[in-house]
Amino acid sequence: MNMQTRTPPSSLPDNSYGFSDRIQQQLDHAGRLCALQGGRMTAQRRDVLGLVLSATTPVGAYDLLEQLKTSGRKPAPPTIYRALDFLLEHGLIHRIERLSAFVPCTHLLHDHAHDHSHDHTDACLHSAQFLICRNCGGVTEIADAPRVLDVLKNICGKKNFTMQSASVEVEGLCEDCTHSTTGQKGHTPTPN
Amino acid sequence: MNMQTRTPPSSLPDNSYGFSDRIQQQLDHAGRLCALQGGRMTAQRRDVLGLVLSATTPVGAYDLLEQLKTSGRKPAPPTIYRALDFLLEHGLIHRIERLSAFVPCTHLLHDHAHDHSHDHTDACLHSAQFLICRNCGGVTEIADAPRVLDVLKNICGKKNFTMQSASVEVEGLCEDCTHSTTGQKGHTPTPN
DNA sequence: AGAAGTAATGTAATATTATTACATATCATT
DNA sequence: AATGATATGTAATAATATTACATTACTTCT
Repeated sequence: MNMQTRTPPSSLPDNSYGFSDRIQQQLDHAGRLCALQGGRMTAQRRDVLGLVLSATTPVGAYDLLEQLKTSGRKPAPPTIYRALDFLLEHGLIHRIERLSAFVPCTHLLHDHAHDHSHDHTDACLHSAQFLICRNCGGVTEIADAPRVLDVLKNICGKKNFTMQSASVEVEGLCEDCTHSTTGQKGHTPTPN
Repeated sequence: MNMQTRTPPSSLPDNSYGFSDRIQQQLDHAGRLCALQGGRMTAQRRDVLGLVLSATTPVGAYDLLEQLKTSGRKPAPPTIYRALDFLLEHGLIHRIERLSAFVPCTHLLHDHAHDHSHDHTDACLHSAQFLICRNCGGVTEIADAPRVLDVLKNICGKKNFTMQSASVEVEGLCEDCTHSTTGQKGHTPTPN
C-alpha cells in the first residue's frame, strides 16, 4: 500500500481526510445505496465522494485531483474520472454541464433516518434539475420539482422519444445574491 | 485583405461556401434579426452560422475551425469562439452543453414569411430545450414546449431565484432509433 | 477626405477538461 | 493458492477553451 500519510491511522473506515461525522454518515449511506445496486464503494471512491460532499460549490475534476494528492496517493486524471463515473452511474453525484463540475446528489445531503433508497434510485439516476448562481457559485438541486420531469416525459411520449437521462440547468442569481447590491461575491452559498 | 481564394468572386453576399438558397435565406433572416438587436453580422459570423446551419448534427468549435480553413482564412480558436459567442448572444445558435457543440436556433430553420422576430428574441435568448439522440446524434429543439419554461419560472419565483438563462437537455433515443433494432447508426437524423 | 474612436479579427501561447492504451494490483471465489 | 473479474496506476495525448496583445476594418465626426 502507500498509507504513510500524515493523517493518523484511524479505526474508523478510511477516514483519510478527517471528514466530519455528518459527512461520514452520508458516505456510509452512500455505501449502502451503491451496495444495493451491486456496486463496490472502494476507499478511493469514498474519498472522492467525501471531497464532493465537503465542498460548498461544484468541484471540478482537477480540483479533486489536487485535493487527492494531499493524501498518500498520487492520482492521475483517469483515477478521478473513473471514480466520478462510478459515482455518477450510481446516482451519488451529478455533473453540472454548464460548469464541467460535480455536486453531490441532494438525497445524500438530507437525513437518512429511513430507507429512501428506492426514491433515490428512481428519481436521481441520471436526471436532475439545478439552480446555478452566477454570483456566489452556489448550486441548488430542485428535487422537489417532479413536475419538470413529468412535463418532459410527456413531451417525449408524444414524440416517441425514449428518455434515458435529462438535465435541467437554470442560471441566474440566488435569493441572497439578487438582493445584495454589492456586485461582489457577497456571501457563502448555503452549504449542502 | 486575404481574399485570393479558389472560390470565385460572387455578386451574392459573401457566399464563400456555396450555401444553398435555403440557408442563404436563413442567413439573411438572421442578419435582420441581429440588426434589430444592434448587432453586426460580419462575413465571418455569417460563414460560421452558415456552417452550423448546414450541419445535420451539432457541430463542435474545432470542426467549424477546420471547415473555415478550407476558405481563404486561417482562423485560430479565438476566431471561432468569438463568432460563436456573438451568435449565442443574439440567440441565433444554441450550445448543447452535453456535447460541447452547437446547433442553430430552431426559429431560424422554419419559414420566415412573417416577422417573428419578437417571438424569437423572447423565446430563444438564452433558453432552450433539446432532445438528443445517442444513436444517430440528431438533436431536436422543442420550442413548442413553453410549459417547461413556465414550470421553471414558477419554481424560480417561489425560491426568489432570478433566472437569466436555462437549458434542458434530454438524452435518449429518437423515434427512428428506438424502433431500429440494428444498434447501428442506422439513419440520417431528420435534417434541420 | 482625414482623424479618431470603437468594434472586429489575427496570432501565439497556454489553460482546462477529458480520454486512450496498456501495465499492475486487488478482490471474491473456488 | 489459482483463477477471473474488477479496480487502480501510469504515460501520453486529445479535445475544448481562454488570455493577452497586435493589427485591421468599420463608423462617425469634422
